[in-house]
Amino acid sequence: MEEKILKELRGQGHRITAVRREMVKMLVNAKAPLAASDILKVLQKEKLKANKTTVYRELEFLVEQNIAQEVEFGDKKKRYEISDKHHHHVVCVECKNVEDVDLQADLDGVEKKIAKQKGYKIINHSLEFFGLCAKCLPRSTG
Amino acid sequence: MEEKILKELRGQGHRITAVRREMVKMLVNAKAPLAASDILKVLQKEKLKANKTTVYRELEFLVEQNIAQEVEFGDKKKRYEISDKHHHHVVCVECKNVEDVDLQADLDGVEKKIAKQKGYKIINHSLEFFGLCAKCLPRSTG
DNA sequence: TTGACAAACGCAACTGGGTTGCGTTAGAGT
DNA sequence: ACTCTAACGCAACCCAGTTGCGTTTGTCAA
Repeated sequence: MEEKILKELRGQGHRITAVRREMVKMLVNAKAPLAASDILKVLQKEKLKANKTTVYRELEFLVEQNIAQEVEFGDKKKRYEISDKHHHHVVCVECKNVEDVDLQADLDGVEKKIAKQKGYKIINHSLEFFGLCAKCLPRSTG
Repeated sequence: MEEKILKELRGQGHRITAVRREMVKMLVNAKAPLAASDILKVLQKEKLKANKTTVYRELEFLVEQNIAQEVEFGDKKKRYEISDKHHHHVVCVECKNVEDVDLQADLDGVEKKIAKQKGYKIINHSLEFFGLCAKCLPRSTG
């Protein structure tokens, strides 16, 4: 997956730099969407010590190339994940654990309904669920 | 609506100040969710010239009191609306116009499904649609 | 009506995510 | 190896939101 992405980028005339390679790798292997700050922290450790400007610009680039996509968890930092298939998330408000759920089938009808009722052409949407995971639920009040 | 809210707050021992009254009024009458900056701007004009700290603190208070609720449109500023009934939004990416849609019925089943599949207790969710409204659609490329 | 208490306020300084301008470095084709 | 420019690093900046602390002002009870 990682090599395929890099190869395709190179085929389109883009350069494969150390930071780019590492960021694509991180995103491919991430089990939850990553914020710029997460990426920066790891890059520091990997002794790549990339500049934050570079990280933001690379994320912008990867979104333009449709390799990554933004996800909002409502905590004022944008997160990014590989955009192989659109899906949704369940976030535990306690431990911040994130799991994927695919509800596209459930939403197709909804989008059509809106298009018809409101005359909108829907381009995309954001759908995230917040709750308590099986581990945190027993520990919480209520 | 506005008076009912203020009365209830006073009943609970909270004070009715000029800023509070004005902000509740704005939220009640708003046709789309308001950002702190929107509120600040209007308050200045109303010669109340409230401080931004006050506005942020009042919004926090209103959310705690379950009078207002946060909405995220993914543009890095939080927006607020009266929380009389939970609903969802369609945002035009061109003119930023916002319309309400109520899809709670469509989501009830989905939340149950997640609870069962993942063991999560869902507390809330965010669902916003982005697209082109009937006015902007003809003007846009495609 | 006035005095007292604390909720609410204002100000200034700060935080943190994200951006901009500009000069420098280093992939990759020739 | 040479060159061109994509990608980079740095510093300064922007803006939404926060914090600490001293001041004001609703509200209630004397």
